[in-house]
Amino acid sequence: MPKVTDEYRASRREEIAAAAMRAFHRKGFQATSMADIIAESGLSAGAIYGHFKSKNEIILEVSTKIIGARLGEVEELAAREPMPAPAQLVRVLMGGMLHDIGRPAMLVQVWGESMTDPLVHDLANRVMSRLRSVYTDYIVLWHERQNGLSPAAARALADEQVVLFLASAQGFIIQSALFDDFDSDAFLSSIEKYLPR
Amino acid sequence: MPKVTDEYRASRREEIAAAAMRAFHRKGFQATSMADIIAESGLSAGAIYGHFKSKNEIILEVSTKIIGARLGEVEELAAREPMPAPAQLVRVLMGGMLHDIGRPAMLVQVWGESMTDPLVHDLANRVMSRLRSVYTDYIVLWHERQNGLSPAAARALADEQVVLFLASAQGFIIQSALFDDFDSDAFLSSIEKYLPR
DNA sequence: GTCTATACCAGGATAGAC
DNA sequence: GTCTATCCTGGTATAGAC
Repeated sequence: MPKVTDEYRASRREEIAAAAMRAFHRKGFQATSMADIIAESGLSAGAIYGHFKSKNEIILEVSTKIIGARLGEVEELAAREPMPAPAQLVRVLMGGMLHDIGRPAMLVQVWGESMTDPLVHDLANRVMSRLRSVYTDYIVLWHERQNGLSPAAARALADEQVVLFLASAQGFIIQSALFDDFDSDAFLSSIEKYLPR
Repeated sequence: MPKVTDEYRASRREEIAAAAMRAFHRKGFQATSMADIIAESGLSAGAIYGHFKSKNEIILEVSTKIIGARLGEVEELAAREPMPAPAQLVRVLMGGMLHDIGRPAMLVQVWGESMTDPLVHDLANRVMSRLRSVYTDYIVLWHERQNGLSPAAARALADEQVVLFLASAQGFIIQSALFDDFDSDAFLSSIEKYLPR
């Protein structure tokens, strides 16, 4: 008996999350009000709050989906032969974000919110830590395969370098958000030219 | 007759801005409410709104002061002999922000806010553009002096590289905000090790 | 110019009927 | 489970007396 109900609940959550994602796509996380999500979903406030405890819980659900997609992409690239250089991952990550949430710049809102909201901070921290971990593994693999380093040496180098690659992705996002004349291609080719190989 | 009054007004504005800076130092720009600024200044709402049109105008005033200090520092370094490598500027910039506003991470709030508030966007855009311009000039000088490049070649290189240095500063800020275990020294030495010279 | 008191708004969340 | 209507909070800005 709980079976049908559980499935129903799950699909309802899914439906709401999808509507929220569309709304976020348009206006960003913070600027999207519950009213927007309600309108987009075609449901009512009561219905939504029956499935999600708060707006933050919706953001959490959607974010988890999005970051999951990114991590999958990175793993897919690690399996490719030859594997793209670590600097190339920035391009892939940004492309994926672009596809999922319109403008990667919208992440800046989440980061900003994480300054004051402990729950959002926790989410952002976990997401970024996970990305760092996956990215580090990728760099390790790269140095082993491409530069013939020992696992230990590769790991040490990767730990040191990963912050730079993360900073590049973060810089891309900030600059695309702030500079009206941001040149995405120029940025990416500069990254690929100057970051370690 | 307007003379005394103008001076009075200016010093009042100054006083309010200083109080606001102290409040911002504690809680960040967004999380600081007008009530906080009012309490910190020891004045009243009416008094403050007699000198500033809005909270955003206060933020603008304070931000302008802070960025002005940073730009001054960069120019000071450009005059030094021998001049520090461009990557070192990241350290200086972050140190200065730390001194002025406590945690550089607070800037993330401004960037986040700039996504939805056109006025803040405009401010952030101008500030970051100005920083980019000063930073570019610094790199040009560096390449001319240190690497013996022609002005034209130095300029071309600087335009290409400046986004990386900016990204490093931005990455520093984001990562210090998001990672509970952020290692400031490790980050800075990685920057100085791998970014172009 | 400055104060107190308050209007006013946005937005998240809930109550209670169905 | 879902709807409508509404409450409530936090926060900016203003009105009007002094």
